[in-house]
Amino acid sequence: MLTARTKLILKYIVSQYITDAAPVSSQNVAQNAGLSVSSATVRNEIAILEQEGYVLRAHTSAGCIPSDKGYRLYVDSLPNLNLPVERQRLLSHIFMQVEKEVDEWLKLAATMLAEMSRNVAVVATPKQNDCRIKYVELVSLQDRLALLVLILVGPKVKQKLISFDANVSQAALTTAANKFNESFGGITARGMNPQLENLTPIEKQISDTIAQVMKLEDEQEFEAPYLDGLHLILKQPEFAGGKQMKDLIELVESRTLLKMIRPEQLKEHTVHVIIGSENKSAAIQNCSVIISQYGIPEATGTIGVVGPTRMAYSNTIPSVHYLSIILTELVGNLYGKQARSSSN
Amino acid sequence: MLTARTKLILKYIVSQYITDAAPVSSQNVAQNAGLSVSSATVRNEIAILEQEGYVLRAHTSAGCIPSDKGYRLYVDSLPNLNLPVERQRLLSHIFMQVEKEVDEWLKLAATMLAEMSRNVAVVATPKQNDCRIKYVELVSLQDRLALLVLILVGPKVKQKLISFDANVSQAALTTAANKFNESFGGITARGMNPQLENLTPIEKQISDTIAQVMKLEDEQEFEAPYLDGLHLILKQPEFAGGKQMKDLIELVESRTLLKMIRPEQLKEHTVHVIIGSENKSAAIQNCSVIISQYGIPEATGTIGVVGPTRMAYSNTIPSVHYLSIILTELVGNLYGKQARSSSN
DNA sequence: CGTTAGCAGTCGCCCTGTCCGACTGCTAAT
DNA sequence: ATTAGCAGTCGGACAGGGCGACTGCTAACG
Repeated sequence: MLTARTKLILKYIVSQYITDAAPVSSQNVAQNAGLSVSSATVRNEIAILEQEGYVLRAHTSAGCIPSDKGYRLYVDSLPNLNLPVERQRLLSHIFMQVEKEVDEWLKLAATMLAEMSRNVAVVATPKQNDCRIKYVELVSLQDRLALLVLILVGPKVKQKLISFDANVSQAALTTAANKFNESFGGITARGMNPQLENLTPIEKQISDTIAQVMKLEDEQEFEAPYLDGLHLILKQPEFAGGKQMKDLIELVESRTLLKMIRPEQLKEHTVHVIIGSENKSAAIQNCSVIISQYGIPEATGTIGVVGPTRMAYSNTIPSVHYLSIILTELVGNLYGKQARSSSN
Repeated sequence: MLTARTKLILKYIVSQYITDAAPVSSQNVAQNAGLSVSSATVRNEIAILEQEGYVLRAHTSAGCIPSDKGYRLYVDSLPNLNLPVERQRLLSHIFMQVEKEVDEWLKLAATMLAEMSRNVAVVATPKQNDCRIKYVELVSLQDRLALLVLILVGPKVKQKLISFDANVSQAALTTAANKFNESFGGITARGMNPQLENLTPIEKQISDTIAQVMKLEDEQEFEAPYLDGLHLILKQPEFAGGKQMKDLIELVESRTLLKMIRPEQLKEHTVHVIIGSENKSAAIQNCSVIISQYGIPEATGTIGVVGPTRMAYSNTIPSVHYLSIILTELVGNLYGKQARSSSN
């Protein structure tokens, strides 16, 4: 076990390395860490830290840099910080002013989070467990072409073109839509099948399409998440060499970023920090991820930050946390009564 | 004016530089360009090319690289190439198989184009001049919260939440929607105002929201375009140094890419090539853009490729062209019009 | 026993000089 | 007009040396 002073030195080293991105020397610690000892004493302590694997040295005569294990201790010993109140007010205010639209909220959250953390922010759409139909609308576009608009509980709107083999009038489409709306209200994909009786071939084709859209919606694990701040992270010195940058961008573009960074299970409404080699994906093993769930049990999304292990944890963790609270509130309001009345 | 042989040498230099990304020496030209002369003769010719500004030299004793002017002559002298027929068939086939959904087509087009050109592909949504209402739908979510679904001619579906000051029943919403559908069919944003008579305050609020959505839709010049291939372009040696990469990514993330690369006017259904310094935006002055319009007069979109000036023009131009034809056809079908087949 | 000062040793960085290879520019011959 | 040949130029790779920063160690100190 480390002594209190040793831990203090480690914490200073981590915070110093976070701001400077340069190896920390014993002199630096002795002079600025606030403990009145000489650099020689600090060196003795650092020797222990190195032995225990909390810090690394690039070579014999260089300052030390924190290891993942060092970051971990640093993060775990961080007090439970909150965003400054005026910051919170400002954020809430901005969210009030934006258009009332889920996508707008998420995009805004990504932009704000990227701006605050100076790193890549990722915000994934709230995902329902089993999507339920709220309303079906059918609009004729041409003789044999119609637009299906599916309003799901949430609310989420899906659209799809349907082309028929024969002419189908708007009247017929309206009739079909009414029929569906009578029997399909609040129904899930699985619940649809038993309802399909006495359908005309046209209606059969439509209901098949509806089922298909819903199946797709249920199956897809993630929609393309909102992403912002690539330009910020590229300014970090660790991405100066092309390799790391390319790895990250490839990951981002492959649209599997979220799958790669999300831990097996996120406990509700706590902020998780995954440091360097704790990551599953090799491409971001020198990155850290700060991530949290938001939303309500019926519809939960994910919000997080990806950046170099040398990131400003003490600022970023509260930012992620507070934004997850805001989004939870906004999404909760959407479901509001709806969620309660249909959940039993 | 350049002699035929000088032009031949220039073309060889350009094509060679495109494949190798390395300065081309006079020996290289003498041996491989297919004209049986010595390197000394070639040097004389290259001296002319350099004097006229078609090629540049990094320093006295180095091979030469094409200037923007050289690329321009090369591109202009390219024969009107078409994609190989089997390639065309393959592409068309893939587009037939994908989901019938405009967004899916565009995303697919971006991915295919990025893959074929090994560069960044950009596909912008077809933009209507003045959007027209096709159908209005209002769904109650909670006592005071409703979802407005606006189906525009095109078809495009817009959604927006409306929160009222008092309870509003689904029945009242349905009545309002019916009212709007009777008078608003095919109407533009400007055409709405005269129709607004005898409205309840609730209906007034709804119609205001509709007008607002349509105004926004008309005003926004570009939606976020589909983009793919960043990971490909980053493999190009010209982006090895961080600076250029950062510039490009910043441009991409700022969502002004399209505005920056699109020339003042695109003639319908011709492929435009903008080389290096011909670009408006300084951030891509060492990039070339190959871009074309697609769609029909009522709804035109943009499809293009951004890459280093040293890009494979002879492959990429036909790719952009053929994809623009496919998209034109698909969009045309949606509007129920015969797509104008482009003449080439 | 913890702490400290001092000194030797190590290593990266930067600057310099040198050599080598690649290519051009020029000139004189064909 | 074309060519061969030669001198000149430039960048890249490499090695050596000085410099600065920092550590590791040891012996002395309270």
